[in-house]
Amino acid sequence: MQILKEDVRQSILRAALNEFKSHDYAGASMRRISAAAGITTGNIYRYFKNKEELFEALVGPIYEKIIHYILDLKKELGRSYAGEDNGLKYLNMVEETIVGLFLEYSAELTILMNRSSGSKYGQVKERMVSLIVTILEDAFTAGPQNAAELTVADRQSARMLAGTIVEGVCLILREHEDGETVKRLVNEFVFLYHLGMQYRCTH
Amino acid sequence: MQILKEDVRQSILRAALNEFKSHDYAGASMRRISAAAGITTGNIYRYFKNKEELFEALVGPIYEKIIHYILDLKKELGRSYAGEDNGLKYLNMVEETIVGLFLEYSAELTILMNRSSGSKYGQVKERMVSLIVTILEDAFTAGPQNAAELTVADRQSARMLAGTIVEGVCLILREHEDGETVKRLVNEFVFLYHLGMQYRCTH
Amino acid sequence: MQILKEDVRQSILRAALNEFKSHDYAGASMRRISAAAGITTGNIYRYFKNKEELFEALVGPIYEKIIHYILDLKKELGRSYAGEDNGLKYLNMVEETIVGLFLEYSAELTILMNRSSGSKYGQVKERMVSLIVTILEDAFTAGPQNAAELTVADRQSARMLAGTIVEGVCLILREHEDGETVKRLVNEFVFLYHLGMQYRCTH
Amino acid sequence: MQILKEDVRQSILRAALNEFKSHDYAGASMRRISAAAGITTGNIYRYFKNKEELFEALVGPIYEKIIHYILDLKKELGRSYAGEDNGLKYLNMVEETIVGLFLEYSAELTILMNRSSGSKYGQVKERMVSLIVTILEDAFTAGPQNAAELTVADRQSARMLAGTIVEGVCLILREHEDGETVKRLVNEFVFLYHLGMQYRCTH
DNA sequence: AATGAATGAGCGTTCATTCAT
DNA sequence: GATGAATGAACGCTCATTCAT
Repeated sequence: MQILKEDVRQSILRAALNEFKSHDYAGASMRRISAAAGITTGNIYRYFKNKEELFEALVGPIYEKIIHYILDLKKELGRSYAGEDNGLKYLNMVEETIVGLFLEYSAELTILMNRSSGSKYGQVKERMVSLIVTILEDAFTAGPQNAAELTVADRQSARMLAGTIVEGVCLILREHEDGETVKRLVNEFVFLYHLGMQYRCTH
Repeated sequence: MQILKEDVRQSILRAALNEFKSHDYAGASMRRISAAAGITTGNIYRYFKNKEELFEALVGPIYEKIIHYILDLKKELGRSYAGEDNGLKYLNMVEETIVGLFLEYSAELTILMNRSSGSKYGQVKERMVSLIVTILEDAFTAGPQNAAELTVADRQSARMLAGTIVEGVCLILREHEDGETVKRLVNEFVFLYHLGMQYRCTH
Repeated sequence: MQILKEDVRQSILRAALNEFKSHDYAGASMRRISAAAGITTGNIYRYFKNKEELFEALVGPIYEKIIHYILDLKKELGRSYAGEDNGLKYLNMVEETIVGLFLEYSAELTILMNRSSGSKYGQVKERMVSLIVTILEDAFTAGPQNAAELTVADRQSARMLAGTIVEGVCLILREHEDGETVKRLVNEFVFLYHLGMQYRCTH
Repeated sequence: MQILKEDVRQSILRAALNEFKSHDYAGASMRRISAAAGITTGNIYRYFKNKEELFEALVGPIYEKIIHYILDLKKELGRSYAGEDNGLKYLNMVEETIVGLFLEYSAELTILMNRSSGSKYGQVKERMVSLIVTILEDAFTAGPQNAAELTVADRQSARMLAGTIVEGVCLILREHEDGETVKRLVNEFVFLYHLGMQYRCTH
C-alpha cells in the first residue's frame, strides 16, 4: 500500500489547501494537514522543510504568476498609450490571464490574499495594491509619461481604487467556489470600476 | 515611578490595537501586548479580565454603534422609498454618523472587521454585509415591497457590492487619518457605487 | 533509546499516583508528574487528554468497582435481615470483594477518598459514607423496615461510624502492602466496630 | 476609621480561619483572606510575613497544646500503671484538656488535621498517630516497662487503632461545628475504642 | 500603617518540529 | 521512506509577594 512520493506530495498540498482555506497561516495545524493527507506528522517534513515552505509551495507560484501578469498588463497598457497597440489586446489579456488565473487557482489566491498574515506573504495585498496603483495612475494620465503631474488627491484616489479592487476580488474569492460565478462577479466588478474610471477621465 | 491607572489602561489598549492590527484574535499574544504596553504579563489582567474582554473593550462599543447606525440608515431609506422623506436627510446621516464613526475609530473597525475570527465578533463582517445587502436589495427594486423578485444572480451581486463597500471603506480608513481626505475618498467611493447602481438599474 | 508506549503510560500513572498521594487534585502539578515520569511536559498529553482524564484513569475504575461492591453488599444484607440467607455469605463477600479491592488498589483508593476535591470525584467520600450509613442504619434497627424511627443522634452516630470505617480502612491500606497483614487488620477493625455495634444495640 | 493593630491582626486570623476551613493550605488565597478581613492585599504582609507564617499563627499554638496534652496524658498513664495514681485522674484529664481543646479550637484543629498538606504541618497526623501509638502500646502491656515484648502484629494493631482514632476525630471535626455534638460523638467514639481495648486486653 | 499596582514564577495546555526506530 | 513518540517553547492565565506612594 506504498504511495509514491509525488502522490504523497500532492495529497499534502491538497490537505494544506483545505486547511489554509479555513485558518490563518498561524492558526493552521500541521497535524491536521498530515492527518487529512493520510500521512504521519513527521513524514510531512520529508516533503516540506517546515510550515513556511509548505505555505510557499502552495501560494508562491500563484504569487509569482499574478505579479508577472499584472506587470505584463502594465506593459501592454504602456504600448496601448503609445498607440502601438489597441485596447482590445489589453482586454483579451485580462480575460485570458488574470481571470483565467482566478478561475484555476481561486483557492490558492484566496489563501494568498486572506490567510497569509504571519507568513512571508503577509504584505502581499499591499504589494499588489501598489502595482495596481501604478497602472491606475497611468490610466488617469493616459500614459506613464505624464504620471508626474498627478495631484496628491489623484494619487490617493488611485490607491483607494486599487485597494478596493484587490479587496473586492478577495471577497468574491472568499465567498464563491464556483468558477462561473466568480467569473461573472469579477466581470461585474471590473465593469463597475471601468465605468467609474471612464467617468472620472471624462469629467 | 508609579504610572497612573488610566495611563496604563490606555497603553494596554494602544498596544492591543497594534497587536490586533497584525494578528487574528487567536494569534494575538497577551505577552506581546503587555510587553508593548511596558507592563508585565500578570498586570494586564488587573485591567482586563481576559483576552476576550480586552478585545471586547476595543471593538465592542464600536460594534454597537455601527450596527445601530446602519439600522437607522435603513429605516430612513424606507421612509425615503415611501416618499415620506427626501434623500437629503439620508445623505446627511451618512455624513454625520457613519463617516464620523469611521473617522474616529478606523483602527478598531479594521480589527472588528478583519481580525475577529475566533472571538464572539467572528461573524461581524457577515452581519454587517447582510445588513447592507438588504439595503441594496431594496435599492435594486426601488423599495422593500419588490425585493422578492430578485434573481439569485442579483442577490450575489448585492452581496458582492455590500462586501466591497464595507471592505473599501475599511481600506480607506486604514490608510488615511486626515478627516478631509477620508471624507473625499468615501464620497468618491460612494459615488462610484452609486454610478454602478444607476447603470445597473437602468440596463 | 525509545521507550515503549505502554511503559511510558505506566510510568506516568505511577508518577501521578505519587503526586496525588501528596497533593490535592488542584494542587498536583502536571509538570512534576511528567518530570517524575521521566518525560517532558508536552508528552504527557499524548497519553492523557488532560489532568482530569489522568486523574480519572487513576481512580475512575476503582470508584466504579467499589460503589458496585457496596451496593451488592447492601443487597445481600437485605436478604440476611429477611432471613433468606445467613450472615456467612455476607462475610465472604466482604472478604472476597471489598478487602480484595482494597488490597489491590489501596493507593488509588486513598487518592479517591482524600485528594479528589476539585475534580468530578470531589464528593466521593460523602457518597461512600452515605451508602455505608444506610447499611448501618439498617443494622441499628435490625432491618430497613424500622429505619424511620432513628433519632438525630443515632443518625449522627451512624454517619460517624461510617466515616471512620471508611477512613480506618483507607489508613490501613495506606500503611501496609502485605496482603495478610491488611486482612488481619481489617478483620480486627471490623471486629471492633462489630463489638461497638452489638453493645450499642443491646444498651 | 483607623483600626488598631491588634484588631486588624484578629480579623486577618478570623478570615484565614474561614478560608482554610474550605481550602487546602495550597488552595487558600491570600487575596480572599485580606478581602474578607477588610484590608488590602499588601497590608496582610505587615502582620504576617507570608502564607506559611499566617497558617502557623493559626494552627501552631493548637498544635503545641495538643502535643503537649497528649504527652501529659502519657505521663499520667505511666503513673497510673505504676500504681501511683488511679485511672480517674486520667479520665478527668481527657475530659478537661483534650475534649476541652477540641471544643474550643475545633476549627483550628480541623484545619491542622485536614488542610495542612503542603505546609510544614503536612506530617502532623503522622506525628500524632506515632504519639498515640506509644500510649496504646503501653496500654497493651499494662505499662511502658513491658513494651519491648510486643509482637509485630501488636504494633501494627496499635498503629491502626491510633490512626483510626485520629482520623475519626478529624472526621467528626470536619462535619460538626456544634460543640456539644462534637463532644458526644468524640465520647461515643472513645468509648468504642475503649471497649475494643478492654476486649483485646482480656482475651 | 496602609494602599493597590506591579512583578514574575508557575500553572495546564498546545503545537511545530525533531529523531530513534 | 515512513513512523509516531518526544521535545521544548509558547500560549492564556493565576497568585503569593513586593514596593513606590
